[in-house]
Amino acid sequence: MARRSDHSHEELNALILDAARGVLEKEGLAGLTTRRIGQAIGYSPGTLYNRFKDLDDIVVNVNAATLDELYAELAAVAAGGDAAATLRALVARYLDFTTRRPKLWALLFQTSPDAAPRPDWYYAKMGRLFSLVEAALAPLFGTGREQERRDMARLLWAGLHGLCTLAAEGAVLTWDDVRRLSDLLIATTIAGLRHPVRSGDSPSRSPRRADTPSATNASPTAIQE
Amino acid sequence: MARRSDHSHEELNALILDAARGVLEKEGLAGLTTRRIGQAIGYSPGTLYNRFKDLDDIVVNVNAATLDELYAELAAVAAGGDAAATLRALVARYLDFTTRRPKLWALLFQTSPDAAPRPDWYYAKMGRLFSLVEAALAPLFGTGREQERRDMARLLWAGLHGLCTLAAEGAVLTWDDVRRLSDLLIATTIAGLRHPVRSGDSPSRSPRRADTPSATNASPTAIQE
DNA sequence: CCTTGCAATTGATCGTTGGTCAATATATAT
DNA sequence: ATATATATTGACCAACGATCAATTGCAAGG
Repeated sequence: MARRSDHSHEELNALILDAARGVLEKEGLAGLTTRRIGQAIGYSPGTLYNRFKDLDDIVVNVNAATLDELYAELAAVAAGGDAAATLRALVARYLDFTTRRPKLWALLFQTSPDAAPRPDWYYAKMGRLFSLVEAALAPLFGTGREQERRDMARLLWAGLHGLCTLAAEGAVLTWDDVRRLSDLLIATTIAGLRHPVRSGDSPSRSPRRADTPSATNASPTAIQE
Repeated sequence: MARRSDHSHEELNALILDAARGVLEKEGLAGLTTRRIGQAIGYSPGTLYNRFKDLDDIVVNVNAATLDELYAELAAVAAGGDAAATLRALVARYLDFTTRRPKLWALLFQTSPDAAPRPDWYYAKMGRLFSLVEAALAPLFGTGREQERRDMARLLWAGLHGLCTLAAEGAVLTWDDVRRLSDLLIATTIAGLRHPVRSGDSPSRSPRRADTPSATNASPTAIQE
């Protein structure tokens, strides 16, 4: 039995979260059990419920630490005057983070839609990341265009996020694809910003029509026989 | 005890997958149990393992059906000569699908990174969706630019995917944001395509510097005391 | 130093899960 | 009718999250 005064509340919180992080990095969410955490820190499983509401509460707090770490790394990227260079640096840092902490990064977005909503401060931590992209975009927008800048920041973030989740998903995109496409994302976005489309613009002068979509692949038998 | 000849293999497969779909749509992945499915179709839980390897195999096959349904809906979108209009129609159809089948759509992307890899035909079904976007982009690209077109299709898809997952995530983006930003995504991408950035372009003529990021929010206490 | 009272910790316990498998029931072939 | 093959069952196992009465350890009061 662990002595009562071995650790303060904060120390025990940190112990639990660190142990959870270790388990998650090694075995992923499936391997995260109360018994496993308790064993790692020399406490009984029941003790966890003394400090956290339930297992999901532990996950939320691990995610919070991950978000803090990610924010600190991205905020450290020097924001020069060149928006494109700053954006590329932010993306590179982000991708570096996903490869250095793949399991913890993935855990950030493994919430099911029927899960209980996260606390407000959690969403605040997520939203804080947008502000970094907004700041990087500042040179491209004059005053009075804060809404546009905000939208473009969220668009860039969503694009990068989509690329990474598709790569993490499996065989649809490789991480090399992500690196190449994220460069393309920045270039295309900045180019598009400089030449906004006025409504009524004709689409294209090319007379070529789309090939018929290659949807003739034989549908695989979805169920084993 | 259900009679042995009440249903053929295919019928039983369909029964199981339909029951699983029903449970998933009502209660999400957390409510999907072998006992629940078995009860819904009048079979014992053990019978499920006669037709599917395990519960994840059932999820994979439900996802396969979802991908087929999504593909059929998107393929039905008329591909006119106007790339922007076609893209907007595809996006509208996709967003409509996410609101009509939120749980099933979310299930497509709830795979954890340590999960067993899906079978090849599953990834093929995912990749097939890209071809629709590629076809819509055809008017914007001449011949000999298939790689660029392919990249741009994946970029657009990733952008939309990122927007939707962020909206499904919780309070970071609303679905109204997604509708507005997906329009912006298409407009900016097409505008960027028409005016590609040559390496060496100067970023911007605006002398404004980025505001210092608003990172002064007090960090909330992550752990209850 | 002893006692009292509070708080931290425990681990047995509950209900539930995914998955297995010998036993049983059923359909088909001879 | 008998035999063979197969579909189905449900008891069973290990493991899970969570609960809570019982136990232990600590610090303060006398």
